[in-house]
Amino acid sequence: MANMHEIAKRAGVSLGTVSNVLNNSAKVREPKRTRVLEAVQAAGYQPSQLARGLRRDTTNMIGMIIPDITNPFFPSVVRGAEDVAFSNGYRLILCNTDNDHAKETVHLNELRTYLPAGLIVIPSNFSELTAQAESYRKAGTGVVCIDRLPKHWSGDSVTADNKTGAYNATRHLIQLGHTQLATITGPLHLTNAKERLEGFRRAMKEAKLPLAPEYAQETSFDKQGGYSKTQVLLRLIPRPTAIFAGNDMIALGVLLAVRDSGLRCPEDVSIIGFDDLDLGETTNPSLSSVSQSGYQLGTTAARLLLDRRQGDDSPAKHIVLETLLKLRHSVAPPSQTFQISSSTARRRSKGKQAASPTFN
Amino acid sequence: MANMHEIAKRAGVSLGTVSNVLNNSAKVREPKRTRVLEAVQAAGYQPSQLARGLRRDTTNMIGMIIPDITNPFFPSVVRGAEDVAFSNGYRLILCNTDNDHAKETVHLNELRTYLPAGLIVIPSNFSELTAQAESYRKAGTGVVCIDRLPKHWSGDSVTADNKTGAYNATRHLIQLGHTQLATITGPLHLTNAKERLEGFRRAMKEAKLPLAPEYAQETSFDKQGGYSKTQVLLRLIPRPTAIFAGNDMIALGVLLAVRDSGLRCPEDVSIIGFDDLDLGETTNPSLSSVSQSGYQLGTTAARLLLDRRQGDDSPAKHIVLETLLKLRHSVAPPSQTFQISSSTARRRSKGKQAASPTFN
DNA sequence: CGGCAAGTTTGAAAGCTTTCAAAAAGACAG
DNA sequence: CTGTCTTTTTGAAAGCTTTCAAACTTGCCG
Repeated sequence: MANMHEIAKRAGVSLGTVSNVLNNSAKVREPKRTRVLEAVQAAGYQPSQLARGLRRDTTNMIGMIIPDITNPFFPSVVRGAEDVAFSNGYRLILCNTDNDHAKETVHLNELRTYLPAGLIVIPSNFSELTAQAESYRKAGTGVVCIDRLPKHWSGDSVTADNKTGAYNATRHLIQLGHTQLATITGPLHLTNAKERLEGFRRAMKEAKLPLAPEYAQETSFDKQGGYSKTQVLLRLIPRPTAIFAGNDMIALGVLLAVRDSGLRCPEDVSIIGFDDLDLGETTNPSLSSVSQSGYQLGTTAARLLLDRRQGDDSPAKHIVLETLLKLRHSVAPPSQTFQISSSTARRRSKGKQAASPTFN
Repeated sequence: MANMHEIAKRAGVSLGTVSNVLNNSAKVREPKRTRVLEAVQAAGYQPSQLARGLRRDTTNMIGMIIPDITNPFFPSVVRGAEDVAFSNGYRLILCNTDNDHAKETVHLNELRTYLPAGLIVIPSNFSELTAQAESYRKAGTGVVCIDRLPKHWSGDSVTADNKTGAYNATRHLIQLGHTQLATITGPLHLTNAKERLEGFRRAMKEAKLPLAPEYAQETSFDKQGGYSKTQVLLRLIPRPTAIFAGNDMIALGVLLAVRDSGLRCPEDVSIIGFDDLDLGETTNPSLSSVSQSGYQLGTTAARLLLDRRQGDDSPAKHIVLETLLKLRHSVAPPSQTFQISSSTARRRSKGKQAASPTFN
């Protein structure tokens, strides 16, 4: 590839002039200006981002660290970030951590040596981001934390309003007449899982409904977790008539477990998830869910990063995005007791993991 | 951040020696060797990838260009590529093209200036990759094309065995007794869509089943396309009893349209998709599909790229990955004519878009 | 037309690494 | 202990850009 020297020679100007034209860093008078532009055109020249980054002490790359692009919630987050980044001339380096903080650390250490414009991070389990980010901060590189926060995080962040979302979902179930509610949360060391549980709790408390500890089960944010914890919940007496799941993957597991137990959703068990993934629309019944926009999470974080880069040095921002309760077919008022009993009895014989309901 | 000079000073050696230790590029005798390593440890030094890339004329970055990470087939491809890349010390720059070849060109031009180790590309619609890749080839940078190929591509590629996959799916439907088959293909300028149609055709031909042109509809690879083309198909006389969809997103649209027409899947219409996305498992009925491993597509491409980098300069490779027909609940033998008629008649009244079936 | 201020242009230096020719050190034989 | 050969070590140069002090032009006024 051609380099700047060549352009300078072709246009009959100095190196500095070429740079000035390319970056608008100083006025260049007319005859030369176009000569440079023409030479650039003719040679199909594009400046080396490496050399530029080295000299400027920063590149146009944004490091994006996420647990796993394969988890259906994250692609839209990444896409949101990429869209804003791209349209401002920035590019994304994608790093998966698998929620492993060791892997996260490797990425954090190496990314630094690319002199990135900034970092957008969904912290791993037990992330040490707070400590690591220190050296980025010192170098003037922005780090925005999204979706959930590591311990003691005090920098910029963008998260969903998990608490209110969970509160609204729970309240809706209560308003429908449910009194036997249960929840299956994600790992409670994750702030988003914890906040959702808090929202659930608040709604229960406000309605003066008791919440025995075994009605709040903790598991990983996936289908298997949802499935096995639902089996536990369905064996409880009294059996819950509504389950609020920590996210849609869990909710999916709940749905499958309910079905496999010979119960029906929503007649026997109402379900609400969180995230509003596409796959929730096509299940049967379709999943109600607390909708949060992953895309917006991504765009907001990227925008925040770029603002910082333009010199915004106001104190740390904590942006909280609204959620929206999306009602589909997985919720209904609780059935009358005898209705439940007859329907379960009829279908229970087929289920492989029949619950042991008692009716009192 | 510390730089090499500092390490050299701390260890009391020269710049070259530090470099030699760090890269094992020459033997360094014992006292100095450990002194360098200790200094590196102490300073937490990590070499600047920018400077290194500039000097070496190549970086450890792999450009990954895909249409849209938000499309549920692609995340696993990306993940596969990232896993192989990461474990070999490479990183991924992710670029979405939205199938727009102009955007693709922007990425291709800019990525070059990062001196990437290679490129993995799922070409956009009407991609000009073949021409663009020329300059990469000249610079000795590998470019691997996956999933589908641009016009006149002669470089390395990894694709699924679309033809055989489609052939097997179609044959299965035929063996079940279906004689009224239809297909909804993706955009036929895409090689994968075209190959799938060819496989479908071959199975039809072998079974001596006629295929009127209106029974092969072309659309985009998405739910909407599948939905609207299904509406067209269901109005045909005779109405198809089985539809082979160009991918699972289309198949999902087919399923919805069938349902909305007051018909049942699989009793009235059998459906097979392609890709075997997760969301196909949770629909009702669950979707049968030709399974291809996006993850493997990604890992294979990355591995190929790394092999090239190690000096493998054998002629262009065209790796074709096997597919597997995954049967779920969306396929069944065709019902008897009168059975169809009674069931449709019963349910049709509820559908908003009733088909006009005739029975002959 | 000379002088001066303001506006342009220049080119060396810097940013951090790798590479490689040359110098230094070490090993060994005589 | 010297000379020769081999192995290590050194440090300047190169890779490509941006930056900035200095040199040069231009325009204007008297």
